[in-house]
Amino acid sequence: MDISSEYLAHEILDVVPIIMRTIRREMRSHRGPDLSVPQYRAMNFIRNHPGASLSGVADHVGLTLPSTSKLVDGLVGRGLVIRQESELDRRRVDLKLTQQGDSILVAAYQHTQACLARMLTGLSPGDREEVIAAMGVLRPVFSPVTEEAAPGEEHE
Amino acid sequence: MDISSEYLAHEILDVVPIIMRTIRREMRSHRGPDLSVPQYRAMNFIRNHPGASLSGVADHVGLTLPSTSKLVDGLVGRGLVIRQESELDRRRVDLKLTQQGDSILVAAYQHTQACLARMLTGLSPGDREEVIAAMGVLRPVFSPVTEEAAPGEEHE
DNA sequence: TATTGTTATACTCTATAACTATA
DNA sequence: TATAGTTATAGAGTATAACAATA
Repeated sequence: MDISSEYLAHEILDVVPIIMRTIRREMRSHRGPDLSVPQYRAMNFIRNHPGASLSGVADHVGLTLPSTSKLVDGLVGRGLVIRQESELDRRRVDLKLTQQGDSILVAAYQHTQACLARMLTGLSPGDREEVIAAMGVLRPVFSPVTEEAAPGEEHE
Repeated sequence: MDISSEYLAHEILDVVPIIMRTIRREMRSHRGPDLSVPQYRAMNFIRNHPGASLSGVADHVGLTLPSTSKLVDGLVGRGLVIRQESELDRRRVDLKLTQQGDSILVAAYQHTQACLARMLTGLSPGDREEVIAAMGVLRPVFSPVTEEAAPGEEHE
């Protein structure tokens, strides 16, 4: 009764997207209607990399520099991000979240966690241990080596 | 040593998006560069609901009817989808994948499954059982009641 | 000369409004 | 009159090209 890697992959491909759909829906419901997905992703990156450059954000969200510049314009205009000239290299801009920007991300995360927790209330102690164990097994398999995890990682 | 629902939710929120990032990246790499995300999602829906109406696709991908009409135009123009007038109600259009459209989705799925399987080769028999068990626990928790699962479900 | 970022312009995507055809 | 879908027009978002400022 060996379990093949192919069957494992099949099960993961079956279940993970289903879970992700709930995560996305709940994140989205608290993102506010006026915040696009790329803007939300940019804010998450800035949250995990305070003082990030515009190029860093552009790389992460996968947009060109001009597009990212305009995207950040919108976030600055709404008071969610601070853009200030770097001290060391005056070509660069340092990006940080405002407290309001941070609050939006934290609230979205907490809302989603609470929603998932409610859905999981029916699980037995044995089921819970199984899930925790599996997450512990899968985390190192899929963790990118270059990046640290953080509360506001990718959800879109 | 009870495991709280909140902690469970936290672990899932930590690991599932990390796995999803790999799934998305691999799916995308075989989607072909000329197929947008909404088009890809529309094709998956049509694959799982052969003969679907335009309205059904629009509901699923979350676009308006006019936008979906144009989106399907592109898929029909590239020979990936067949659009034909319904026999029963001549206002409706029945949508189906062409064999080529189907092949693209199948290839993307198989490529992704193979990639994940390679990443999972290092897991011990015990780890594998743990993961399979956890997927079995989580599937009914997050499965939508109205929809059946299928090979080409959501990946974007 | 190379790098960081912005401005100018064009194109794609999506939405709202108006319309056609069928029920 | 209501419903399924298309066509017309307008507004976001994104890309490429050209530019300004700094290293």
